[in-house]
Amino acid sequence: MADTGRRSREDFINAALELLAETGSVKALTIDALCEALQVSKGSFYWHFKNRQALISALVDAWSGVFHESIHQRIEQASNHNPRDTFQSTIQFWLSGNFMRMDAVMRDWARQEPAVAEAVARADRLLMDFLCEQFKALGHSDTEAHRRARLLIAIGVAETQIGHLPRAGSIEEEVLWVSRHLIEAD
Amino acid sequence: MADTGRRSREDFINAALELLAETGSVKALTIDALCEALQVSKGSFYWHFKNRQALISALVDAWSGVFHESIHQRIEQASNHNPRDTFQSTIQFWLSGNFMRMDAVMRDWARQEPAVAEAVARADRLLMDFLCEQFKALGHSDTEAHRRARLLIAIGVAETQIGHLPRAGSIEEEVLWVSRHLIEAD
DNA sequence: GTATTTCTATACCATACCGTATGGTACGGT
DNA sequence: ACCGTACCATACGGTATGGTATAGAAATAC
Repeated sequence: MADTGRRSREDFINAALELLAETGSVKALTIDALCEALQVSKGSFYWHFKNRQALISALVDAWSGVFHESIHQRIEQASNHNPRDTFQSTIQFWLSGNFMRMDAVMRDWARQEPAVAEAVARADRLLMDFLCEQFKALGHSDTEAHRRARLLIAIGVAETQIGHLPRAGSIEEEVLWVSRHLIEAD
Repeated sequence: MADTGRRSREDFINAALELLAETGSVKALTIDALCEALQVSKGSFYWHFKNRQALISALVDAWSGVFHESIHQRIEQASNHNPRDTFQSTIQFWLSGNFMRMDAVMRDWARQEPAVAEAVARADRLLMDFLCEQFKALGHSDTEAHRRARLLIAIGVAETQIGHLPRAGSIEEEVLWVSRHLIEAD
């Protein structure tokens, strides 16, 4: 950095992701705003990307990649540890992760852009399958595991929407409360 | 109808709400699109509303009014019946209501318009308090009631976001499953 | 050192949107 | 018959955005 003043395609992608996370709104992700953030003009953007849709695809791929990688890493890790531990850490990850902000943005976006909807659906499916396996490893039946996995995802997803609602105690206590109820077999 | 072709302020509000529910996107709610739907020109709109913000306020008030009224009606009803029944029906209402679609739109919107955010927060608080009371009436402690109320809201809110994820069994079965776990004291 | 490729700036165009100005219409009162 | 009020249509201005064209700078190959 601090040199040529030239930008790579990745620079645009990272800046765009950052912009999304900051503003929390897809609407704010305009070409002009992006170029402004990078201190370049539109000519630069249109050199690296065919059009706005191309940027969108790249962003979705990037987010999708990080998400999938994170889950796979967790799957890897799960095979070497006691289910209860990985589970606890997964809940922690899911309920207080940094993904959450981007998650909300992506879901918003998914309602307008089919490509985004597809990616979000795939990510959800992956996480769902993983959680399902975890619950089964804890001794739950198929349907019970399925329902608890879905419930856990719901809790995480909703947190971005109702974060303003007051909580009884700290978030750590709540995580404990949730995991206690979810892990225990009925 | 079938007469003068004149529209009232309410006509605009209703059409706008319908448009929101249909498209599921605030972005699609443009003055032009609204007038198109009503088969009138912008002159008509700007006769009834000072500007776009005025329409937004009216829409939020309308939605807010329906929501609050619905909750208060439910509170009324709750005092005359056994807690378990009102609770069951409330879960039903909350998890499979028609509010849900508009709920998602409003929450999207809330992220851009402070006025909407305010209204959504108020609505959430009202529902939260109501559910809290219900849980307490079922014999739960304060913190337990609080947490369960928050959890129930989370489930409802998330449903609009992860509706595509497959369910184990029918939604009725899932509602039963949820209410059984939530109602029972530990 | 020159040619080619890679990147950027500048100047545009098209479209979509909010908002205004202004002229017009339906209709009841007088 | 006239006027005033309530309502609507049309045309336009202003702005923000996506997108294009083109000249030129900067790196890189030869």
